[in-house]
Amino acid sequence: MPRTPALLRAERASRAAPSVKYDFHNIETKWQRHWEAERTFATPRQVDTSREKFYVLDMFPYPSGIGLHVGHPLGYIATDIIARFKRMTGCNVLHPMGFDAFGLPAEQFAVEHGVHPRITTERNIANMLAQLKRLGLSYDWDRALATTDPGYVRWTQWIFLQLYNSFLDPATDKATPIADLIAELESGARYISSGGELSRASFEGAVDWDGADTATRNAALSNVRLAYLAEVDVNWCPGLGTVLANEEVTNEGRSERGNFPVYRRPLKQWMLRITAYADRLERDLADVEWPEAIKAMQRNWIGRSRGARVQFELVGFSDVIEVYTTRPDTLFGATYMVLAPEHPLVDQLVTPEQRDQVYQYRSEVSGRSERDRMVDEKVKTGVPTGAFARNPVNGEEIPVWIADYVLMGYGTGAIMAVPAHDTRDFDFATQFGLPIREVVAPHDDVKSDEVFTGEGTARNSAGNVVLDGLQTVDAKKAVIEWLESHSLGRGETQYKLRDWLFSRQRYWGEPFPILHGEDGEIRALDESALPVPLPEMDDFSPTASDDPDAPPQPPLGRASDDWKQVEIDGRVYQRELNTMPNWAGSCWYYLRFIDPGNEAQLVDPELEAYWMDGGIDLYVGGAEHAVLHLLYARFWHKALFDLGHVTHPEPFRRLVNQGMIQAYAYRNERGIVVDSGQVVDQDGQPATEVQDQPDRRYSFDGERVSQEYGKMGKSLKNAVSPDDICEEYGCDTLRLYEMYLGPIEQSKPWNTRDIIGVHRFLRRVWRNFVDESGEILVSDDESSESLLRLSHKTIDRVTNDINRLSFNTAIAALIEMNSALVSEQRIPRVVAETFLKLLAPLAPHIAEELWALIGGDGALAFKEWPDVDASLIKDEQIKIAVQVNGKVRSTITVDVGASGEEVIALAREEENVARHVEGKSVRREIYVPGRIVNIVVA
RNA sequence: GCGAGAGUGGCGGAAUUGGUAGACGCGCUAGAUUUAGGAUCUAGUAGGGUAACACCUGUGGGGGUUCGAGUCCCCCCUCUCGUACCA
Repeated sequence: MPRTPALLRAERASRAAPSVKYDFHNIETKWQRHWEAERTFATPRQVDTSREKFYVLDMFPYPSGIGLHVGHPLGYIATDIIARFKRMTGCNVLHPMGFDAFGLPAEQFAVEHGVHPRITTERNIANMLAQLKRLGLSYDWDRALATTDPGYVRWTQWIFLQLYNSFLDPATDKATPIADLIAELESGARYISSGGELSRASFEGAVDWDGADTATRNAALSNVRLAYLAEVDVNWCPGLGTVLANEEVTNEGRSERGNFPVYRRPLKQWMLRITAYADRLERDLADVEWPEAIKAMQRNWIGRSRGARVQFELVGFSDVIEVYTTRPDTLFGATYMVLAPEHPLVDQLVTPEQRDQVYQYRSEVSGRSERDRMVDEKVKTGVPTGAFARNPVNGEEIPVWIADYVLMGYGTGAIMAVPAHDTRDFDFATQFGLPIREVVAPHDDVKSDEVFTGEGTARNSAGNVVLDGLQTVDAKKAVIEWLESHSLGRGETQYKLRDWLFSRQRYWGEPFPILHGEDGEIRALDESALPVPLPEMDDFSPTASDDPDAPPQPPLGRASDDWKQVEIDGRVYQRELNTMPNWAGSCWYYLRFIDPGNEAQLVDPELEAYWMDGGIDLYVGGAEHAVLHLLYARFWHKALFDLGHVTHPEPFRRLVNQGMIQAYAYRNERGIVVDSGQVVDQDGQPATEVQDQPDRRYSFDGERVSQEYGKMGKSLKNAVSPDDICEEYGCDTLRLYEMYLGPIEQSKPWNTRDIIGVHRFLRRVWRNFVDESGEILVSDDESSESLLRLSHKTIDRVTNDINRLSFNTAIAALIEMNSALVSEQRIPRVVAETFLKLLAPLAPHIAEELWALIGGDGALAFKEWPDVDASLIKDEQIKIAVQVNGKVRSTITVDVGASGEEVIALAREEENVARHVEGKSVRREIYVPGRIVNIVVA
């Protein structure tokens, strides 16, 4: 009796307990030690550049003391699979990892425990390194770096100096050394206007360089430097004792970290002129393969809008009010104006009768937090100033109000209000009984109750310029032209993006390479003075308080004079006491990975040109950095590009955001989150084992708890440690499980219970290759045609799947192939080798071990990825729908390669069709060359 | 409001360009093995219907294009994320 697959399987299962089983612990430690000892995945500094490169990068982690949970490695596993796959396809792969090690938590921990942040940081890095290594990730650890390394800080400071010593030349739209500008100014070729804007053409209001004193010159240069010190309204967070960037403040007006209140306050701080790059940062988004959501967030944040500046003459004053509008075509519909309450003109133009009311309103508004203002958008507040302005297009006198719906921080802090075509103005006008005048008619005649804010045909435009009948686009052009020719305004592009506040009152950050002279002189250090080290101190704590008016006190102010004071050429300077934000280090780490040991240069230009050609090929990380790291890094990269230090204008060609791992969490009756690991159901089963059963009751320490669902992490106490999973199932299982969960970009639930599925797969793989007695079940016989066909179909599927990062389907393909192998007594060598190669990127340890056991040649990690034999994977038969007079009569199955005549002959045999086909001419028409084609009987 | 994405079994999810919907896994049901539990193996598992087939209905809802729609087009509903008085 022949042994059927089922019988064979039953036979195997019934034998005694296997003596040689899948011992993942030993296998995994063995190979991880081997890779480490052999430095298997180290990419040499010089590689054969005739080969294709692949730079695959993870967003490097902050080394926190808590350690990783299973959500963290999701992206790391994905990039590791790609890295391993690309090595096997013959690419030079750069796959580095490092640590973003400056920042608040290390400092806070240091303050609480009195340990130097350097020590806690090093400890945390060591812990995290061990956790990462346990996952069998094929990083080139030789290139590992921490942003806190003095050798790294040096180049972060160096880049800051590049920014400080550059300006954006409006003629070329490129960062250019400021020395070039100075040289040109000295030769009288150019001027800097008093407004700080640089122009070759317009000398209006210019400061004459020759006639200016040093302070004026420096101030003028400061107005164009990409890094500059300025007194601006900043986000001051007394609770943290530091200022924060706009991107670090929530829309509730609190700090992203710690949730302390943040106040707007004028302070003198270091700024980076990211606004100079607003246009390019937006435009170049078109050239990168990023998720649409992230691009949209960046576009939104940059907030480019096209419009016009318009001047309104104040009645009875010599001053003008300047407004910004995106709808200059509605100028005739402006029936009043609104200034932001804190607008500087308010004091001058307010009439004596209105003064009390205006000042009272002002103090009310400034006392109100941002949040209160957003309670109900429809309710608008404001008061008239008593002043009037003149509409430039028709000379009409319209009242000037102040209201808090106009923000000082955008545009000019003043608007012309067109209630007929702007919902906010409409709400305001309705509330205060101000006139509404329609000046744009919709294209269609549909009348709606809503304000018409769309584009249409201009009307009611009697005045100094006539727009009636023009479409919105043309009307805008006409108005701008008229305004410009009468010097009453000009077309302008506005951005929501503000310059980047770049200093922090912290200890654990990069010191600025900047000195302050007694007379207010700012002196940038020479490159040779880098790195500027952090001073040794005992007390690194920030000065926090509840008082919004408390002055910022950088911890470095308490450093000894040895550090604080620097003497150069007999003059004593004070060091800059602020430090850089932790974003600084992450802005360029991907460049340093290319050449981490270089002491002479940021990165070797030739190596940079090779590895950064077209940008980083794959960058994987969380979406939370959309308008922080990802925007800052692009800005630095563009500046470095302009200055010739990098060869491609965008750092990250392809970006993928991994989803979050979610899990159930439990809260007791007092609303306190309890540790999910300790929660049991009514039968005493651990909650982690019985999820998806909504009718269960859960308890913690005898107390009833309610179930909820959310992001895995510390705050919900539902973290699962990868160490535990590796211990119980092995890291190959963990890797497969995390990838098997679903698409990488999607958020998905963690269910410890489901892990067994992929673990069973690996055990079956093992048993297919290794007999219970330890015998290797691979034969040198030729493979059967069907097995060969299956293995090539699997190659095809897995290759495509990995290429499009669809790891879950790749695993499914391997599971299917493995199930087919069960029925083989011995797997033909050619099939066995193919299978292990396909498995290698996903579950590298078991694949490598089996490769060695079957006597495979060399290291599997660098074996050539198998090619598909296309002739083996074609369909053998296709279905054909036979259509008669436009209706499908039947479907027939024919062999691939059958001739048209054969197909028609077959069709004739089909009863349904035959009588229609008899005696008629038959036309063969193939609609879709897929698995089903049609023949049409005319 | 605006912007982006998503709705498929009890659950996670498959289905390159329109071509046998539900791959693969979990769970569940039955059986084998086992002192028992666990583990392992076998079969089944969208819903309705049937002794079993046949058959019918099915990818949030409603229309449309097509020989053929989860996939393409139009309208609507729901959910998630981001953003918010940006003139």
